[in-house]
Parts: sequence; structure tokens; C-alpha cells
Amino acid sequence: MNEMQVQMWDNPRFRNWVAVARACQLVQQALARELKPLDLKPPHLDIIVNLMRSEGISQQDLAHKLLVGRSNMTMLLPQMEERGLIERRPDQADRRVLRLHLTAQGKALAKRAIAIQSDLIDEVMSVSSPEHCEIIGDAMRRMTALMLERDKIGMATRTRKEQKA
Amino acid sequence: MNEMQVQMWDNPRFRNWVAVARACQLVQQALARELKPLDLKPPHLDIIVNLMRSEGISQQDLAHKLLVGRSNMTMLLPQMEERGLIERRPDQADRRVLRLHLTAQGKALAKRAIAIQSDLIDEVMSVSSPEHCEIIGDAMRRMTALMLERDKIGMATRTRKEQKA
DNA sequence: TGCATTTCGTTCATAGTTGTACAATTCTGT
DNA sequence: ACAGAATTGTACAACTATGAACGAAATGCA
Repeated sequence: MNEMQVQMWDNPRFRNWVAVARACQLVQQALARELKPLDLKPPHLDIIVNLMRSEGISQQDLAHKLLVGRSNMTMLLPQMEERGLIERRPDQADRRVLRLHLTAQGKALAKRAIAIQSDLIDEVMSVSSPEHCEIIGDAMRRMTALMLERDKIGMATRTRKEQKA
Repeated sequence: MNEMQVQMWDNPRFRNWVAVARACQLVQQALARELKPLDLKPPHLDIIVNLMRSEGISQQDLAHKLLVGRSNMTMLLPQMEERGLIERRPDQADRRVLRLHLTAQGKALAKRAIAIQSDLIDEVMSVSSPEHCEIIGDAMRRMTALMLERDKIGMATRTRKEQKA
């Protein structure tokens, strides 16, 4: 029973991944704290950031990019709209979808929030040289690709649709 | 307004940190899915793993290690105790604290759960060479140290206690 | 000893997240 | 054109997480 204990922490991959998860959690918590004065939470900022990149995106696609469920968007977006940060305009080509846009006020807040986030990230990533910073980012992007591919395969074997092929 | 957009994503630190956060999120989600057959959730596994390292730890110290609030432990631990995975024994030296221990059943489940987690981590970390894996882990540990130090300083300036010095 | 302060765990109200079921709309294949 | 399937956003219930207030126990300091 004790071998398991040793085994886990002697495994470099395990040890180093745990370090990644812990750092992530701490940075997220710090971000939440520093965003509080703007009355924003990390999910709101994620939405704003993605909206700057993809004006007119649908709720579904946004949820997909953020790796959360659609219902999550239904909870968050209306309250951001009431706050005047975003607009949800119906798409007349497909009347099911709502296309999302940042308002001027939303962009102004985005600027301040992103400044906070960027400063925090600059601080935490400054523990690594630019070269190591790229190594880390590259590894994480490969990891993300791997996980998304995994999910896709899992979906294909579980659903009935693809079995036709 | 558009300069901000470019500015963010041209900043290597920003871009690479976002990759870290996304990978983390995906791995967490995958872990949750693979743990479902054992009827465990990531927080439970975190508790179990830390309990293997630190038999007899208090709820408070455990919460501190896991970077969550004490009330979180109060929510999770009793239900794990009822399930027979852990025991909470009062400390007769200090009758406020409850010392935590894994039961035999808890250890058995831990073994299976850790096998699942290790396999997943091995898979995702296999996108990096052992050398890069260490670079990543070292960076994240420095980052964690930086954040904890930051918090400590923040606490010291806010509380009254340390002002005596 | 006595009293203020701190620490540990709990309680509870609040807020955030998820999955499922649903109505409206669009797409597909005949 | 039309029936069946898929997609979009919503509603809701169940679950999870968090922070503040609390009581009990311990500690520090006169």
C-alpha cells in the first residue's frame, strides 16, 4: 500500500502535473480577487476576452470555446446584457441564434479588466525565461489538442450517428 | 480599442498562460469523467491523495494544502466518513481538532482512483520530453511559491497583528 | 486566575455550475 | 412538400463552492 504512495510522487509526470494544477488554481484565485473591484468574475472576463476576438459569435460557439455547457451562457449573458456590457442580437438568417457583441461600455470595462489580467500573468510568467515560456505554452497546446481529440473519439464510439459509416 | 486585442495575444506570456489554463481545465474535466465510475469527484480524490501523504492531518491543514476554505472540508469530509472512506478522530491533546485517517476501504479505493489519475497524467504529460516536463514543473513550482508569498504580504499589510513588529 | 484574542470546526445563506428536458427553428432525405 | 432528426437557446432542479457569523476550546498576557 505504501509503494503506491512512493510510486506516485516519484513519477516525474505526476509530480510536475500536480505543480501545474496547483499554480493554475492559485492564479485563478488571485485573478478573482483582483477582478473584484470591477465587479467581474473570471467567467465574465473569459466571455469578454473571447468576445473581443470573435464579434458576433453565437452563444453555443462561445460556450464551446470556453469549454462549458450552453446553459452556463444562458445564466451569465443575460445578466451581462442587463449591465450594458454586451448585446445579444437575433440573427435574421437563423432565428435560433443570438449573436453577441460588446457594447462601448463593455469594451471600456474590458480594457481595464484585461490590464489587470495581463499584469497578473506577466508577473507569474516572469518566473520563466521567454524560451521556457514558449516550451510551456507549446506543451500545453499539444496537450489541449490531445484532449480534444480524445473527446472526439469518445463521442464517436458512444453515439449512434457515426456508426453509419 | 483594437490595439488592446492585438497587444494581448501578441504577448507571449499571455498567450502561453492561456494555454496552461485551458489545458488544466480540459484535464480536470477528463479526470472528473474517468472518476465517475468510482463515484468520486476530483475534490474527493485530492483529499484522498493528501491523506495518504499526511495521515492524521487536521481539517484546517488539509484545507490549506488544497487551497480551499475550511467550510469546504466540513461539507466533504462527513460524507466521506459516512461512506467509510475516512475516519475523523478527535485529538485528545487539543479537543478542537479532528485528525483525519484513511480507512482500509479508503485506501483500496485510493489505489484504484490514483491508478486512473496517474494514467491520465501520464498520457497528457507524454506530449513533452522528460526534460521539458521538468522545466514545466519547475516553473509552476516557482509560480506557486511566488503566489503564496504574494498572499502572505497582502495579509501582513491588511491585518493588525503583524504591525506590532 | 481572569479576560481578550485566536484557532478549529460547523452552520447557513448565497451564488455558481451542470445536466436534462423543452419549444422553436432549421436541416435532411425522400 | 413533409416527416424525422438535429441544433439553438431557455427553464429548472440538483449539486457544489464560498464566505460570514457562530460556539467551543485553547492561548497569551496581565
